[in-house]
Amino acid sequence: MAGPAGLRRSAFTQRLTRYMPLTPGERDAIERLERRERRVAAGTRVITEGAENNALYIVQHGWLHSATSLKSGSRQITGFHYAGDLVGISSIAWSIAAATLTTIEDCILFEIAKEELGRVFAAQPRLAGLLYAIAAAEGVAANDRLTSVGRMGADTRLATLLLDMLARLRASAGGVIDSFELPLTQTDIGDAAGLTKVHVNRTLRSMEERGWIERHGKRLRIKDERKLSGEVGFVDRYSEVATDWLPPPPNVPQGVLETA
Amino acid sequence: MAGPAGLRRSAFTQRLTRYMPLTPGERDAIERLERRERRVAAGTRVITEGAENNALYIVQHGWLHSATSLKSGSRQITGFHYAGDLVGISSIAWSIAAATLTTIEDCILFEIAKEELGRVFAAQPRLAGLLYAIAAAEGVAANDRLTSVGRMGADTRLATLLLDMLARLRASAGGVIDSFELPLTQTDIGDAAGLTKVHVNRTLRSMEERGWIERHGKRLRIKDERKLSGEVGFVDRYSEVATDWLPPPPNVPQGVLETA
DNA sequence: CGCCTGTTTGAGAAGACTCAAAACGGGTGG
DNA sequence: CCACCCGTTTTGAGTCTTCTCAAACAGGCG
Repeated sequence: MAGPAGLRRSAFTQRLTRYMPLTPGERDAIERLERRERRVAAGTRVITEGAENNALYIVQHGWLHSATSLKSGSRQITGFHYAGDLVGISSIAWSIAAATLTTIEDCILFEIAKEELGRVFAAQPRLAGLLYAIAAAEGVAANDRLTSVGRMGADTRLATLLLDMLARLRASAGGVIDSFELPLTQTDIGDAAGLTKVHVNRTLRSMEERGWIERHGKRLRIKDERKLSGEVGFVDRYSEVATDWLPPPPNVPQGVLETA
Repeated sequence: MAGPAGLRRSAFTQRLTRYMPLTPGERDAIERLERRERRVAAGTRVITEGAENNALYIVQHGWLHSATSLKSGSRQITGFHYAGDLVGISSIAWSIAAATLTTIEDCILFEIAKEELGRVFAAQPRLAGLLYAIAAAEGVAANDRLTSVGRMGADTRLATLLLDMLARLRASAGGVIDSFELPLTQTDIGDAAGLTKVHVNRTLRSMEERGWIERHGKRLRIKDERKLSGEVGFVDRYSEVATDWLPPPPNVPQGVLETA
C-alpha cells in the first residue's frame, strides 16, 4: 500500500498547481480523493466498454489509453492518459462505460466514487471550476485530434500525435524533454491515428529518413520540436489554462496560498 | 429586444430540465445568465479562431458550427450546436479562441462573461456538476466523431453524422422526428466528416439509392433510424445524463422541485 | 435573363489498405 | 549459452477508396 518510500507526491495536485496555487482546503479535498490506491499491471482493462462503471480514476503513475471498438472489429484509441490526469470522466454522465480504459504500463491509480466528486463540487467551487476548465481544454485537444485525423495526411497526422504525447508528458512530468519511451506497438499507434499498422510503419520510416524523428528501440526523439510543430500546425493545449474567471476559494485567510 | 411574443422559454433551462428537475434558485441563476441577448444573422462569425474572446454563449435558437482551419487551407468542422447548448466553452480555458464559431441560420444567443459562470459555480454547485456532466457527455460524443472519422468508410461516416444531428435536434427540440432541414452545403458536410465535397455528393447519392435516406431539396429524411443506427453502430449520447452523483442543491425547502 | 453558388458527373491520380511473407528481437527453456 | 518461439517490425505487390481537376448542370435572386 505504501509506495516506494516518501516520493508519494500527488501527481494530480502537482498538475493542478501548474495552473493555479491551491488553498490548504483544496489540497485537503484532493487528498481525500486519493485514499483508494490501486496498482495495476500493464495491459489490464480498468474499465470495460459497455460494462457498468461508477468510478473515476486519478492517474498517479503510468500511461493508459481509452479506446472504443467497432462492429467491424477495428478499434479507435481516443486518447492517452498520463500522470496527473483524471480519467473515466464519462462515468460521470452514464453508469455504462462508453470506452475501454487499458493500462499501457504498470500504473498507480486512485479510484474515486462519483459521489466523492460531487462533494468536492459542493465544498470547493473554485476547484470545480478548474476541473471544468481542464475538461474544456481536453475537449479542444480532442477537436485537434479530430482535425488531424479528418484533414491531414499520414505523416502530419503521426507528427501531431507524437507532438501531443510530448506536450502531455511534459505537462505531467514537468521539465524539458525532447524524447520519451513509446510503450506502444505500431498497431496501437495506427489505432490512435486512424491508420493501418503497415502504413504507420512506412510513414514512421519516412519521417525518420526526412529527419523529423529518431528511433532507438522504443525510445523516440523529436529532432526539432519547434520547427516540426510549426510545419504541422501543432498547438500545445496543456501548457496553461485560464483561471482568472474562477470564484474565490471559500474562507481564505490572507496569504496562505501556496505556490507549490 | 423582446422576442416574438411570450414564447421566450429558455432553451437552456429546458435542456437541463430534461436531465434533472431544477430548483427555483437554479432556474433563477440561469435566468440571470440570459440577460444579454444577441440576434445574429446566418453566416456570421461569432467567435474567430486566434482572436481574443472571453465570452460564452447559450444558444436560444438556431444552428451554429465550430471549425478550425489548417495552414493547408482546408477546414475541419468540429461540432454543431443547437438550441439549449452552451458554446464557446473553450474560452473558459483560454482567452484566445481555439475555434471559429459561425451561425448556420439566423440565431438568438445569450452572451455570458466567464466571471458570471464562475459565480454560478460558487452559488449553485449542483448546477455546476450538471454542466460538468454535460461536458463529459460532449467529450464522449467528440470521441464518437473521432472514431467515425478515423475508422469508418465514407458511407458509414456520413450516416453517423446525420444520425448525430437527428439525435441532437431531438434533444433540443424534443419530440419524435425522423427528418429535418439540413442548412449545410455539401462542402460543409465534407468538412465535418473529413471528406471532399465531391465524395460527399457521390456518397449521399449512393445512400439514397440504397434506401438509407431520402432528400427533397434541403430536407433530409432518415428512412429507418433504428435499423441504420444498428448497422453503423451509432449511439445517442444526448438522451440522458446521470445526475445521481450530484451534491444536493443549497437550501431546498421540501417539495419545491419542479419537473417541468 | 444572367449570375452566382451549389450540385452533379466524368476521368485519372494518389494515398492508404489488404494480403502475405520475411526479418527482427526479446524472453524462455533446455 | 544456445535454440526456439512469439509478438512485432519491416518489406513487397496489387487493389480500392478517396482525392483532384475539370466541366456541365440546376436553382434562386437581383
